[in-house]
Amino acid sequence: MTEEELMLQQLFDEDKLTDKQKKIIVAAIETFSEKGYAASSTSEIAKKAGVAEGTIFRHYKTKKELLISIVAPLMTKFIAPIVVKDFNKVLDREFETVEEFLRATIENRRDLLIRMLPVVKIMFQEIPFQPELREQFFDLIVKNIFIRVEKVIKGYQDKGLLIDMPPESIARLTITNILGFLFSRYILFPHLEWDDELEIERTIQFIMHGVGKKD
Amino acid sequence: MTEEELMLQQLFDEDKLTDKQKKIIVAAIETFSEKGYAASSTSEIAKKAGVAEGTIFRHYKTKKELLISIVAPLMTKFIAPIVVKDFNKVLDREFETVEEFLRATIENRRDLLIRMLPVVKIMFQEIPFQPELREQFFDLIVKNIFIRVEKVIKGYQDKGLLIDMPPESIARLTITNILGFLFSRYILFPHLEWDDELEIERTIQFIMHGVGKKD
DNA sequence: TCTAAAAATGAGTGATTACTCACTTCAATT
DNA sequence: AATTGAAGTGAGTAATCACTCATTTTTAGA
Repeated sequence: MTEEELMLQQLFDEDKLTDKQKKIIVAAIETFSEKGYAASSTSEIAKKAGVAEGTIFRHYKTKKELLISIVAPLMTKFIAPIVVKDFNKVLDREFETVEEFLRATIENRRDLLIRMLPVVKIMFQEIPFQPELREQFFDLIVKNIFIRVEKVIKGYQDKGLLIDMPPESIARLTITNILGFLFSRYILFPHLEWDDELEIERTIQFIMHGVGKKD
Repeated sequence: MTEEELMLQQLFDEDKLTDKQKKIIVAAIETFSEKGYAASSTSEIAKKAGVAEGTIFRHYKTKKELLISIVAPLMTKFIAPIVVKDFNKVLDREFETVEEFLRATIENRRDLLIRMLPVVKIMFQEIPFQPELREQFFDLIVKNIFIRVEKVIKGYQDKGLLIDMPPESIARLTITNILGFLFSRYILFPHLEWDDELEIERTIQFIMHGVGKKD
């Protein structure tokens, strides 16, 4: 929770927020993540934040605006760095093998994903019900990721390291496997004992077998 | 919707339910699926079912009992057939290749999955918040599926058709890919244009490359 | 056709909901 | 020290919530 707060401070200190405003955001994330958006009451969030309920509505016209104001900037500020930074880094570094590229991508951002899990959970919970979020998610993340991932894939295809399947399918299948692992691991069955390193390694191997070219 | 009702009648006709009880269940599924459990009101469900609100509470003590009574039997009666029937069928028929097995499994049950989508959506929405459902889901489905899938996998491994990765990992990765496709296709981005047959074929190919042994 | 149990009703319950607003406190500038 | 605008407050509001219960309607066996 302490690391997450640091993360949140970094995320929100551009606009100068008061202590109470930050507490509201932290409390809202915690509550939305635990109970879901609809089952969370503004009075509970206010209580948890140590703030009067009216204070919430001074800064956010509605409860939904509170939700959006949490999720939307995190989509641009948290997900975008994953896409842009890492993939630019990758494009700069030019890994020699796809395995290295996958391992770097997954491991590099796994801890961050774990720390941001409450927010990610909110995102996936609410996207099916909030059209605004769905559109934002699609425009900001899906399109961007796919465009960039496809470029990377084409690069490796040109080097003869990946099979000739259309890049968008390779992208979909690769992302499916990475997210599928994280989803099972941290959202569906977090109570099971997992050997993370081993499962990541197997996921990479599986992807590589699936789309890599044999020597 | 008509086919779904037939399906529901089959599912629930063991207990003799009145017309109104069936209408309540259908309306509850529709509402829960559209808005989520917490955002659905019993008055709305009653209205949609053409029934007095009191009638709901004659048959279900609480709103949560209504949810459980919908999801729980469907976990045993809908998911179990997929596992038991198809996999027994598979064990009886003994497909010669894993591809045929995968294709049969996916295509055979895809239409059913699509028709049951509202319920599946409810399941995945509420499992993170309802411990009862999560435990049931795990005991009834995950354990069962994995035990049976692992048997099938071992069979194919003995025949030299699958690589030597531990069966539970092959099971996890295979299921991840199938569910990952269905999740992207029908829950996250149903509004996109999809070439279903093509994507299924690619998913199968991907799985096969990932875990199949080369001739 | 009569009767008794089951099914269905809908007005009514207190609790909780998101949200408002008149008011107070705080912080910064002059 | 006075002023001012923003931040914060919390009692209050109408609406809605899940749920109850006395009553009526329907169903089914004798």
